[in-house]
Amino acid sequence: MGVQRRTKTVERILVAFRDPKEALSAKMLLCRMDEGVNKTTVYRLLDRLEDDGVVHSFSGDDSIKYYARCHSCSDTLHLHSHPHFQCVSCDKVRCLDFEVTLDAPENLQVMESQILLKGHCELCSN
Amino acid sequence: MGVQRRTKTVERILVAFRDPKEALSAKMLLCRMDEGVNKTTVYRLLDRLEDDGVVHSFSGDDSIKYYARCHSCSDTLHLHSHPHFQCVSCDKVRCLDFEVTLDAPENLQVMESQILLKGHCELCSN
DNA sequence: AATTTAATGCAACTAAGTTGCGTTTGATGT
DNA sequence: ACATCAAACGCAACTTAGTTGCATTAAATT
Ligand SMILES: [Zn+2]
Ligand SMILES: [Zn+2]
Ligand SMILES: [Zn+2]
Ligand SMILES: [Zn+2]
Repeated sequence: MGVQRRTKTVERILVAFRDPKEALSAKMLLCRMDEGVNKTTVYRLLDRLEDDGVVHSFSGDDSIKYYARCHSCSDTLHLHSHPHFQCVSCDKVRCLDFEVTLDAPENLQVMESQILLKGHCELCSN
Repeated sequence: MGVQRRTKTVERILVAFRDPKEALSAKMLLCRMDEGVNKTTVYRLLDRLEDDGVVHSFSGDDSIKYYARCHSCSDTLHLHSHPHFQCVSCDKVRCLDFEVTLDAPENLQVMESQILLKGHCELCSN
């Protein structure tokens, strides 16, 4: 079950996710809120917010779980087939805008696809 | 630097990778070779074999690192833009054959793309 | 204000992967 | 066949992401 109560920590996490494209790991969130938030709470809230369709998650190239805001998801329907980008230089991760459709082999029943691009972001290109 | 000596453990790992499409985690490899191989050795060999272009790696949806054999890679040139598939039912992971080209935004300098499809494999579809 | 239960903090834990170091072993030369 | 040397190995200890159990705190509702 998702978030039931508007606690201070929920508010603070939502503030941390104000950039609609930026993806954050639990550790990044903890750093960003430093004073007095427990890591267990952050992990649990991220789970609940994902249940509610407020954020979605994916695994980065570093095998760390990243979260970003959802835009057209609810607790009943999740739909985010957009790719993500991870900068190898500044380590920033974010959602990309374009949708991707892949034609997988017919014998596979594909439920979800995760696409992660790695490279240098516009700020780190030079 | 890569593998320099044809040790027994190297041979055994290569045997474990005999299926050209199957992807394995370090743990899976350890289970498959059970008697008397140390996990540190497996992790180190996988690193070295990847350096040599013998295997490539990617992060599964479970945030575990998977390895599979390379087909047209050397220690100087690595090229594998093919997608991978992870079965949510039997947990098998493997390389898919088709290549994917994505048109990423121009301001991003993309170096690599990882595409992971999740779903039911042909054996688990019913 | 009293009650109820979601949410929190803490400590202890699991699991993937890494590091340092002393020992073993494969390759090379004599 | 033997000596030598570094690659490869095993082990223990460590790091880090994420989880779990439980007692305490604090929203929401009456
Ligand atoms: Zn960058
Ligand atoms: Zn996204
Ligand atoms: Zn399957
Ligand atoms: Zn592959």
